Amino acid sequence: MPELPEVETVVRSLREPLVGRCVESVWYDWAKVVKTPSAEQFTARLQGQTFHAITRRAKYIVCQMDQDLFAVHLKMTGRLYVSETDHPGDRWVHLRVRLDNGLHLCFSDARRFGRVYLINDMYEIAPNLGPEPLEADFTADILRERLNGRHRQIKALLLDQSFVAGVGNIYADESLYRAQIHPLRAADSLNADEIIRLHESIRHTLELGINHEGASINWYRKPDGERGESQDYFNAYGKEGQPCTRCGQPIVKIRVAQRGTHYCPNCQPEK
DNA sequence: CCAGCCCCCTGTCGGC
DNA sequence: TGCCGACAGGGGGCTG
Repeated sequence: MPELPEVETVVRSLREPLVGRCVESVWYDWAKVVKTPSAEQFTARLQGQTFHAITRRAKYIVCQMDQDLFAVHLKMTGRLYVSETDHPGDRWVHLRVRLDNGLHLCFSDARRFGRVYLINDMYEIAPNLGPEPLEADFTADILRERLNGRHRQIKALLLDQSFVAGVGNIYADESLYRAQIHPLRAADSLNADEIIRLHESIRHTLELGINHEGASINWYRKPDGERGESQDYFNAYGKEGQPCTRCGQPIVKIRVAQRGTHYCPNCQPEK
């Protein structure tokens, strides 16, 4: 569900309601929602800490507290939002943090893949994250260096968070479509021009996603409950059988790295 | 290093 | 209408 643009949208909307607030208490109905430390320790330690900053690293939401980092990964169907009531009418809320102004930070997740963490450093839970694709230091040269010697399918590599952080299934397809690169191409077979195009495309599609406040295909909603609009601007993802916006040929769907993969066989040639 | 599978879970949708 | 398999935006782990 949420990829970099959706997580970034959540982070931006949570800053105003959370920064400066103190945790009064923590409620959960399913201990496994807390990945580390134990749910009991998590609750005890988080209580009394104040939110100082809300940031994003890869697809993690990272809250800087007094002593710890409070991190959240939404995985496929997770949602994180502030509610004015402790009964938001959401049957999938598994963790609630009561704030000192009476509001609640709710973590909701239908599929229960999402997790929360209380740590000192992101390295504890994600030691091998790749570069942030929207940072200035993610240059085309860096991308070329990282592709060098990698023989994996380029789509599988884009999904690998140790290669580049934050790209998921949707934006991988959209990036390869825009760069006109077939998803099954070997990563080390891209020529200099294709690498420059891919670099520009990754950044462009992610920034566009953020500007449209994320994509709401199914579960994702902005913290205010509204749908993002990024999905209205997709060219490949979910467009199977529909005419390519560039050439008119039907978009094809295949499976790559066990994920549905959409591309234009005419604009993204196999070789 | 890499492809392929399984698993963690639940909801939705299309086919029969 | 009802059942059933396939599939879903993520990621960790194992095998060969």
